[in-house]
Amino acid sequence: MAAKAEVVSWTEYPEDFSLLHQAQISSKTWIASNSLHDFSRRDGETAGLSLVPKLPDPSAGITHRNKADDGAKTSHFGPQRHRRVAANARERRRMHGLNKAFDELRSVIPSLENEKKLSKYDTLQMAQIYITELSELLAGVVRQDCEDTGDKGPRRSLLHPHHGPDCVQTGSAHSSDGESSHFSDLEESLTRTQ
DNA sequence: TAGGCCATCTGGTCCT
DNA sequence: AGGACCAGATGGCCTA
Repeated sequence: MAAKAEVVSWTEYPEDFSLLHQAQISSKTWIASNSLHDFSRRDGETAGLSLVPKLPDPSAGITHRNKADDGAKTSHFGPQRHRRVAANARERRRMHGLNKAFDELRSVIPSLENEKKLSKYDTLQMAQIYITELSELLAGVVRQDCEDTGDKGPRRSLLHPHHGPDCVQTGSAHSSDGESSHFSDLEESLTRTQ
């Protein structure tokens, strides 16, 4: 199951527990209010990670409401609302897992000094370029090794495990003398995206 | 100030 | 039935 990669303890996301707990113990004030909007991530950050949902302030006028608030107000009550809140927490956890994966991917992609964080789209693009460059580089090394040893025996390819042996494979059209330009191309691509 | 990027909520759909 | 996944909507933050 994919969920295995996203297993996160409750202690890592205490807000999940707070939400559910709050929904259970004070569903009237929690569910019937528009506090979901108040309990946004940024509120948590700016308020010093105070993860206790704000109580509705009757004196405060409604300056803006989003669709989610409207939905929360009109679509679900009681147990339904409880399930929605739990689903929101799971979705938040899932997205955090996804973002963590993006961070790990960024950490293995070469980047320029003083470069700002790659966007998600750019991260995927750079990863694709980087993998291609590494594959072609490795293909060149393998070919060179085969030429040096004269080895033509069958060997399982590290680059393409389901393909034939490396040494009889023609591989990509790139020659090893172009390898140094691969990474400059990557760097150029990185620059272009900024 | 507009545009890009992001986090979050939400409802629908698929899967176990 | 419940969880995972997805896409749309919304609003906040940041930068040119």
